[in-house]
Amino acid sequence: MRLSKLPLATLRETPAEAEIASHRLMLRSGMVRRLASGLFTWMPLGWRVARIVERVTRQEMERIGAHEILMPAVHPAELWRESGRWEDYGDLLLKMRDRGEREYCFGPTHEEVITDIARRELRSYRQLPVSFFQIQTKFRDEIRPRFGVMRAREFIMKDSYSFHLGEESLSDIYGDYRQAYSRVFERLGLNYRVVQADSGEIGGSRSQEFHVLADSGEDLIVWCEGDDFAANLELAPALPPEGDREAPGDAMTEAHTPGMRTIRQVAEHLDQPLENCLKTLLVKAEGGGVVALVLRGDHEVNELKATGLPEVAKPLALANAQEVAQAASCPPGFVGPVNLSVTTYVDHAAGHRANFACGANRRDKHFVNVNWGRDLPEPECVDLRNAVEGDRSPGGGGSLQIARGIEVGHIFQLGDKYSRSMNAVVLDENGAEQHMQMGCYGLGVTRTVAAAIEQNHDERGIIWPEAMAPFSLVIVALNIARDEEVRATAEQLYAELQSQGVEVLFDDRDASPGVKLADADLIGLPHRVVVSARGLKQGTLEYKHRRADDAERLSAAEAADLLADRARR
RNA sequence: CGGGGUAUGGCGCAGUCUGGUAGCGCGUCUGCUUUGGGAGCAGAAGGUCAACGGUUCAAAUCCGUUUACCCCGACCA
Repeated sequence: MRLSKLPLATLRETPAEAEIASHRLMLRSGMVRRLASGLFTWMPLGWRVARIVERVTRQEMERIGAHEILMPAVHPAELWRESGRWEDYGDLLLKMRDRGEREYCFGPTHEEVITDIARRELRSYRQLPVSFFQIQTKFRDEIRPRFGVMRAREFIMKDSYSFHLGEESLSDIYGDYRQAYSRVFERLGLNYRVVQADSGEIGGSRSQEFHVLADSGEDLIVWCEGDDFAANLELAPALPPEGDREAPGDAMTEAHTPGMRTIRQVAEHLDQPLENCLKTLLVKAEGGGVVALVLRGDHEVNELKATGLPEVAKPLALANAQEVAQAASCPPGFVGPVNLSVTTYVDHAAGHRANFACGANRRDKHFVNVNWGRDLPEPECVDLRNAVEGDRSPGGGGSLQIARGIEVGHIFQLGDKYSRSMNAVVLDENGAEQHMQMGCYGLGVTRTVAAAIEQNHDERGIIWPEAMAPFSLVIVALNIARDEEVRATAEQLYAELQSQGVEVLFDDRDASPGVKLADADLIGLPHRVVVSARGLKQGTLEYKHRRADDAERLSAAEAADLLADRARR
């Protein structure tokens, strides 16, 4: 591709709307343009990358025997009413009417449509297992689209659905998908992790997420190098501390802590380490009242774990000031487990503390030197907190690491949730009707493009992994308009590399060297070769990998073959 | 949906408080010069100042209404 023929507008300045690196760089390098909130046009350069992700994904789907189909983007309301999700899916579902006032939605996902296909087409267990996939535009009316294409309302997703007689078959195919997804991200050259995940609203028994590691990721993921444990933070168990609790020391006394409402203020004021100050959160209970959750001051409550406890209301909500006053007869900030007459759950780590500080259930007062079993009853300990870096791994292989990740794939064992609500059955070998087991598997194509940039960039621009780059090599011809030798050499190199199967971007624009070099860094192709009068005098071209600090000189005569070897993919 | 902010040429911004001929940088076009890290000079095109309504001799500027977009939060296969 000749850059002079590509209507590419790179921006020197970043549009004001862009916050994170991938969004900024995608706008600056001309990969995408925004149409409206959460809606983007994919320009030639960006679309080439999206197509690469599609291609790799399609190949891996075909390798595990999934069949590609294309379902409608617009779905009739009846189907969604049948599954119950016309209401349950909420405002994320974009609803519309046609001229006949019939109701439709723009598909945010396709369980309903595929289950309808399956119940019509599949009659016998002999046709199972079978799996279908499509690569298609989805629309979810997100409350707050952000981060460019990372959380757009309209986006491209590869979604797959599998159908089975029996859970064993589902489990087998689920394993195939897990491998196929791993291969996709492996081939794309991304640093990723597969983690246990919450199956959430969609239901089902088992699910895993694929995360591309990046500091800007919205999710926290936890894993251990020494074993195969890996999970989304919301699911990661926090094990009880090892060893015996310290022995009680001095008697419990009351301390004056005027106006200290945060645990940090209290710890500082009492000159205690944060982990020795226990915080007591009062949260709303199912059907009124409150429940107390006690954690170490340096630990965070885990919503999924907390709402899993009996009595605790879902979603997790802190009690208001009035409810706090009623339960503990003090303002928020001074609540403690001593003589507290509501149901109290204590996190394992908090239950392991001795001689700790906590709220005294009186305004401006905290207790110090408090001990379980002495000043208050032995606690009922449960796992309540988010795991933290360095915790023991549940897999037993060492300590946990934590990193931020961007969710680019999610695979589920759905079971019979949809086949039951929509009555999708086949006849088994005894001629009896059975609800099919289902799996569903999503991979965010456009989000993967953004995640790749998020993981691979520097202050100058994008650094594409070899496999994802829109072109693998750029020829930067300096002063091409004035120097015949440069033009001839560059043209010849361009032709040779193309004939050797390299995807080449040829910067043949009549622009200044600074502009061309800056654009090359911004666009971020892995291989760059500079053709200049200066080099040609010595019979050399200059080669540089986007990740390398320094350039190397290649003999002009041998350059084409050498570069073709490096850049062919 | 709650809170905060913004809207002026393709992009980034000033001008608004204190009403009086709409400006700067980048980009674009033409010409000449220049050419290894976003060149120089000369010239040019391009804006109903988000929309609607009001006040005024006069509104980008003051008042009102609306819309769009962004940020934080809640939300989120």
